[in-house]
Amino acid sequence: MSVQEKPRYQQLKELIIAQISNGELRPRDRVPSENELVGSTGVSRMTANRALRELTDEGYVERVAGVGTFVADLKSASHVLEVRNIADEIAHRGHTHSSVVLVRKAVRAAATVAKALRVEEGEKVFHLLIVHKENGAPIQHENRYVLAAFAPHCLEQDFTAITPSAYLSAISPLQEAEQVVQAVMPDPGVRKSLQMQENEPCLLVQRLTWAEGRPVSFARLYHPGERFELAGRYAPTGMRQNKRYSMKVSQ
Amino acid sequence: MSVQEKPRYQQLKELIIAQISNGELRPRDRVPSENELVGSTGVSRMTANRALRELTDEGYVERVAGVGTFVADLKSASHVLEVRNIADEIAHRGHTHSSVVLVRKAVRAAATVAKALRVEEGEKVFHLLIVHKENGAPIQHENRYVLAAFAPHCLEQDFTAITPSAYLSAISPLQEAEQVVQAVMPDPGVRKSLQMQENEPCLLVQRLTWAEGRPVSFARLYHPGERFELAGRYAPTGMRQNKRYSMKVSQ
DNA sequence: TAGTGGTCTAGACCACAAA
DNA sequence: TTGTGGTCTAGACCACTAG
Repeated sequence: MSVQEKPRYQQLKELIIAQISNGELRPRDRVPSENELVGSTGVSRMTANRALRELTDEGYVERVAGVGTFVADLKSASHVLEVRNIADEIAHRGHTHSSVVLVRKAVRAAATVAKALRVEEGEKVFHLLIVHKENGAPIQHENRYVLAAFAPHCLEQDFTAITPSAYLSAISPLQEAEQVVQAVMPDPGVRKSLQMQENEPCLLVQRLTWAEGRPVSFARLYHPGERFELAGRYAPTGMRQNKRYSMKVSQ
Repeated sequence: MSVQEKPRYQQLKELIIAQISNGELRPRDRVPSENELVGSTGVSRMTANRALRELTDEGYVERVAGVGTFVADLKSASHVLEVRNIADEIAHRGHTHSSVVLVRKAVRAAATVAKALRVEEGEKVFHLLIVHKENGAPIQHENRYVLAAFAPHCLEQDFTAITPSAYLSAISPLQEAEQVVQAVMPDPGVRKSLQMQENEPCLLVQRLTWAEGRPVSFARLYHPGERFELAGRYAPTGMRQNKRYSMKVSQ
């Protein structure tokens, strides 16, 4: 391999991606087998295997042992959004994050919270109510419940220094989450704390966070419709990791 | 390898993931090198390499040639949403998709459209205005502009049979997209076509679709706040592909 | 210089599917 | 039976980093 040349498996991948892209290879078409690639390109089988395996991981092709490799049905475009930790997002924009902790106390889970967290009513939970600000302007109203059994030291944290989301990640790194995004009208309390106009809608993110196989936290995150938007960029996971995400504030 | 045993590289991956998960390995900790894994587990170096390389792809570790492998900084939880083709989503729920095409004509790009598509004002574009229904109830108001040069036969399509999104994917399989989600109040026209109440907000998805390296379509997708939500589940790309996504309609 | 990751090879054995 | 993908090995060469 001469100087500065791309790896062979990468060249193979790009060759096949190009053929898919320009229509030479259509969905469900057969892609050359590993042995055929060995014969036609002179690479070893392990190298051909790596190229095809990575194309599989990236969704370009599908492989069936004993049968062959085929161009994947290009699933009708699906577009991705990523919701990140609010403080990170603000920092990433070079702005200043600050927050006001309105509520931080232990309570017994009411019916709705217990149902969301899938515990018995009356289970001990911590209730947090925090308003996050970007350069002083309120941008997120966080209403969160945390399973006390999961984060016993939760109330001792300084949530103006670390967001609950970051704190929970620190406790248990490998989390899962379910979330729902909706457009809603805020109730008066939310509207007031976000300094919103009458008749201005909220972008509401409801998130259930899982750790160690069970729900550990439920949060309702309200964002002012006028000042907040959720943005994402999606590319079909090409040769490079070419996904970028961002959350933006208009103005 | 006896019957039904997992591949060695997979066992290695799960071993290391477990150590990260339970705190034995903390972010920035050094992970055993390939040669150390060869010595301690008896696998070949290629097998150790595959395990560590896949852990890198999945974001668990970071590798620096000449230095070593280290547990990745677990980025404060980022949660993913995927927006799919509306017709697919409805079909996936077992419901019936139908649509009404209100506008389907060629126009000259006005200033805002030209700017979004990054073409000159006056460029020929196709304007589509379609209301999508789920079991007869309006669920999406699609206001789309398509670059005529990209999809010359666009106006000949029957968009009650194939959505514009699916049609564009069919023309050019490898697309990219940028999109922004907001909560907004609909203007009277949108409110009427979605049969919404006064004072009900919309979830607005604005999407710019790229193909062949340039923007080819710009769409504003309005959804009624009361009947529509965007849902997603995120798991840290574990051993299996364990991402699932869905879009749901409340009620 | 010794250790690291990045790549590549030329074999090998296996389970599986199709003819 | 032949070909497929799935895995694994035991070497190898390279560029890079650190002591």
